[in-house]
Amino acid sequence: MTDKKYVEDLIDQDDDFDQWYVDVIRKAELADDSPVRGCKVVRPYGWAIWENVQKALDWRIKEAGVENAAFPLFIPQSMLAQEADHIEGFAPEVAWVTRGGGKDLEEPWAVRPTSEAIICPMFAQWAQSYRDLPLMVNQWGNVVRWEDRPRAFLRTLEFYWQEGHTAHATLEEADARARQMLDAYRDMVETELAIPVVPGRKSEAEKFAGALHTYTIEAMMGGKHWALQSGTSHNLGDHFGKVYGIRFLDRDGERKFAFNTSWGLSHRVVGATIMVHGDDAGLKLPPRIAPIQVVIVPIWRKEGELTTVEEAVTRIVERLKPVARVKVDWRDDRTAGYKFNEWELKGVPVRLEIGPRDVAANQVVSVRRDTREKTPISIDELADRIPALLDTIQADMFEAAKRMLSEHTAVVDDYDTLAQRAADNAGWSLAHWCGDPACETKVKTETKATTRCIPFDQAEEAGSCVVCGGASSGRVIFARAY
RNA sequence: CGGGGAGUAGCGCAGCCCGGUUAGCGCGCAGCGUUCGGGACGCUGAGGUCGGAGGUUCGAAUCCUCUCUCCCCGACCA
Repeated sequence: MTDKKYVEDLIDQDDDFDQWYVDVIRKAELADDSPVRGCKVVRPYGWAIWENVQKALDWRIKEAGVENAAFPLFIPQSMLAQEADHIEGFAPEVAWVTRGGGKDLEEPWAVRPTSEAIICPMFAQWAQSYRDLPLMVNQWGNVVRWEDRPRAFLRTLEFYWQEGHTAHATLEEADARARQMLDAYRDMVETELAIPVVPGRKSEAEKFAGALHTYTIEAMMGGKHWALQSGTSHNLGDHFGKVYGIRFLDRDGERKFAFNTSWGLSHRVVGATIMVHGDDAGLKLPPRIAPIQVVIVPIWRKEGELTTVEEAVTRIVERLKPVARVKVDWRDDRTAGYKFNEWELKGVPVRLEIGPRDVAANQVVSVRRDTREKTPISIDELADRIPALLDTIQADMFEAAKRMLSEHTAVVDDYDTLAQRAADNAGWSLAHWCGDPACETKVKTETKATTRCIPFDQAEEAGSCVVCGGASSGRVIFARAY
């Protein structure tokens, strides 16, 4: 290694974490700027990560009894406008189509910012009796929200997500469903992305426009230790049932309005994965969602060596293909060292180096991306050792992320400390809050930290609000957020 | 939408203040040769509407006006 600067080099995370994020996305070929302001192109390598997330979440959604479906991209203005809080909350972010077929539309169509307004009217048609409930559908798609400050994956005008929608006979059932789906998100994000999250409830100020309650999983990013809302699930009460006329005849003979939920998780979790695990060398992908889990770098000098190595690599690939996503880097116009750096930048969890010396010893040298630990592995044992190694890396990455979360979360009992922690990017603060939106606003205005959630998992504890000193029965997370 | 920074070859930049002939450099890219276990080297070569539009001028990457995009901060955002 020289101290020469190459274009592939990244700025160090500690020097400028936001710039590191921008650089690593471009250099690892996850996404690129597009000619459309605020919209990014997701490149194949980035999309492959999202596809793995989709697979991992899709089966969990189906397991929960929800079926996939597809609803229109457009929503007529009058339909969108029916739920007052909902439209008020989304109004500034909605993109409108006013022309089509060569003429002005009689009524503008919104490009969906979310699909309650098109799905609920369909639910109204499908629900007649309590026997028709619950109605549970999910759609994978894109939505548009006119954001003014785009960041790749985290906030773009158009983004990719899934949105699930359900209708229930009782509020209790709806609430349980909202909580159940949030837990599916928690499980997916923790298990597949190796990102620990804190599940909880949003404050009134932070909840979804039109929701009774919003539940969220909050994850801590690396670098500045800001929070990222990584999935939300809403108990919509009967607000949408009432305005969209989702009525059913209950078993007691009464005609009632249905209770709804909606829940979404977007490709911003790809951004979370980048920020939680990445380091100065680039991405560090959790094996379970890494598009390439094992990259094999053959090493040879002369023709004869190439033949020998080739033969061994063929055997290795045969053994690994059934148990891992493998790629062999046969490029002969790159040195081995170059390839090492490039695949580390791209975050491939395991690299196998194999040269003539290894072939002679019937082994490969395996190198972990997360620790750079090098271990020789007998070719005969690869089919057993590699899956085990991937599991170990996945587990270790999760543990490392949990450590970061706990090391940068502090119980805080006074306002000055809270403000100082926010100013220092020290991490999350668990503090008492009386529940008054005015206190929440004061913190936000003065420190830029917002309430991220009221964690489900906490002991009852009497205390006094860090802002006004008023009575509080539990703590909330205050943190700066992306 | 407000404040700041930046757009010159695929990437990173110099040139601009003080206009002047063929617009440079490093990396990358193509060909050939030597190399190859942590970002190799030599030779030859290709590659540019200087973000875009308009203006000033004999002459504009350079000066003026407008505009687009990206990055950061703020406001706003479930």
